[in-house]
Amino acid sequence: MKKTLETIIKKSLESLGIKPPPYIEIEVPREESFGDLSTPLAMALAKQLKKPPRTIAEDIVKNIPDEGIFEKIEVAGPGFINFKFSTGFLYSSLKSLLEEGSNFLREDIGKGRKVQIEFVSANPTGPLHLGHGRGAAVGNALANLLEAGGYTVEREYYINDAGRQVKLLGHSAFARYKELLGVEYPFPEEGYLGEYVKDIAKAAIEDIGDKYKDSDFSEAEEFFINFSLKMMLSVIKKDLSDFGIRFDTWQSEQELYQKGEVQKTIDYLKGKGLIYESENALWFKATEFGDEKDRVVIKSDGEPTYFASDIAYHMKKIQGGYDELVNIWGADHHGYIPRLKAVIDALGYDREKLKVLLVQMVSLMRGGKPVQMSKRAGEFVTLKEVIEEVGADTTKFIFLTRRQDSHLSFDIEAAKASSAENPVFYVQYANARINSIFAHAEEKGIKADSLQEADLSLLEAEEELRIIKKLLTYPMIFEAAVLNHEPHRITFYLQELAGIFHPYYNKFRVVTEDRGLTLARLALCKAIRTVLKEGLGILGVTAPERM
RNA sequence: GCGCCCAUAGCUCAGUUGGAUAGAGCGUCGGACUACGAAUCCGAAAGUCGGGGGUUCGAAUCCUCCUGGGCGCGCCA
Repeated sequence: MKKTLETIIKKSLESLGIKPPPYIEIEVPREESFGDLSTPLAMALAKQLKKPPRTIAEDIVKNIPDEGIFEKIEVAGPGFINFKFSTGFLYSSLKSLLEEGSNFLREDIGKGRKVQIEFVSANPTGPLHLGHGRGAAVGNALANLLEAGGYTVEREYYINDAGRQVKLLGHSAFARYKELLGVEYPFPEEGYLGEYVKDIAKAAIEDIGDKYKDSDFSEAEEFFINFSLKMMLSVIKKDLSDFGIRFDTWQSEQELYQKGEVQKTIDYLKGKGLIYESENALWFKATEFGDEKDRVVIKSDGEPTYFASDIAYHMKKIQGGYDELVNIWGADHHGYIPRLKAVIDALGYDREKLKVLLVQMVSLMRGGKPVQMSKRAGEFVTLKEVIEEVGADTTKFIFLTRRQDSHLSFDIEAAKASSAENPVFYVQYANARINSIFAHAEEKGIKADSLQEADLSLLEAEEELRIIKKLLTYPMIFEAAVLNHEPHRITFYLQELAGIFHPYYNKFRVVTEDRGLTLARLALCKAIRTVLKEGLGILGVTAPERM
């Protein structure tokens, strides 16, 4: 719908000798009386052409040939051009939608460009919590979205399996191990206090018995670190797969060290004179690339910082031949962006290649009251618990019903309610309802494959035309969602679509004695279902046949 | 102290890269099941878009200051 209009407007501009701007703004006007689509183009051109906007608008309208696409074209207000499509155009578009399915709804924006999306990447030192879940839902939906938009997408999880934190995890597990075996042993300072560490210790006993009962940590270190890591990773992978999230690649930080990539990258920057020594440490000249201060890569004790491996990691990413790199981070890491962008710059690449999407914090509520979480005491609500209590679909949907950069308050009680308080069900129910209409139609002897002969022009009711138009605006929403990397736009669209389908269902009967009308309405239902399924698929939310 | 993000109906949030008279859901109040699923529908009430100033044909949207909240500012990750 939008594309058709865009082409027509461009042609009109060209025939007027006006060079069409690269982006022609076309929107669905707020008021239905303003038409189906509208453009403020004439107002935007007014300054450049030094003519009143309404005159420009009139000229553009005059140059649009009558090909039966529009019922009405009007110049309104300060210079809007409002287009109302003919029913003929709507029916033939609906027919295309029915025939082409997803192909009609998607647009090849990416043209095969390669995008890597790195998300979740939680430290393997504990189970995923709700905040990770939000990142997972957003990253997954974005990946689906870009894939549908013609990009080649790789989903990556970066595992911070090197350094002090994993050592601390191993040490904590070792302490619990000793404790379970009845040996007195001091718990490491700032160690991990969660229950899951005891589970690791128990599993360790099952695996190796009391082999390290009387050992020092130094003797058992390698085993406990590796054992804990392995176990935490499998827990994380399980949680993610229960949440319906998959990854293509799992990049290990340790591996970057083992393969010498960290050293190589530091050497490379050294060669460029961007690393210097001071106070026995090695520093990266981040300030040369817009960061607030220079950053340490090798500490004075000779140990690399987390930043060091991150440099190597992003070097590797950027040399991986991607056209775009997306990192999805919790908003608490925002201070990290400038130094990473500085790295990209320093490595000689375009810093715009790296796009960091910040996902805001999630505050957990229960019945309107905040649930306190204390990471220090090892008490936090895990993603797993929430999924078990409210379900994966609902959890994902709620995460995708907000812009990612706005704070989210997640109320478990509200999420559990299987009522209209829960927008997922509203959308899923529309799909399930359509399925049962088809089941009913089949009982009456109307087969779905006879829909091709449906005469769509029988869809004359105002509500039906409104639904058709809504369906035809899906590609616009989709395009905007892809370009802005904002999956939540799909979520809102789906709620709106369900929001006009349900009233329609209540007011009109699809399956009646009138076979022609029945076929036409079934075809409309089928189109609605196609769009619902397409959208839910992008969100990573299921579309159950029955609920 | 410096930096980033946020502030829209009682609550949770949208607002289409600056567009027309600011929207939805929940909640509240009142209604609808002997025909395709009531996880639904119909109706009603509800706003100084945090505040001031600026940019322009036009601002919830951009700039600036202020207020309030979140987060970050380590040779931690």
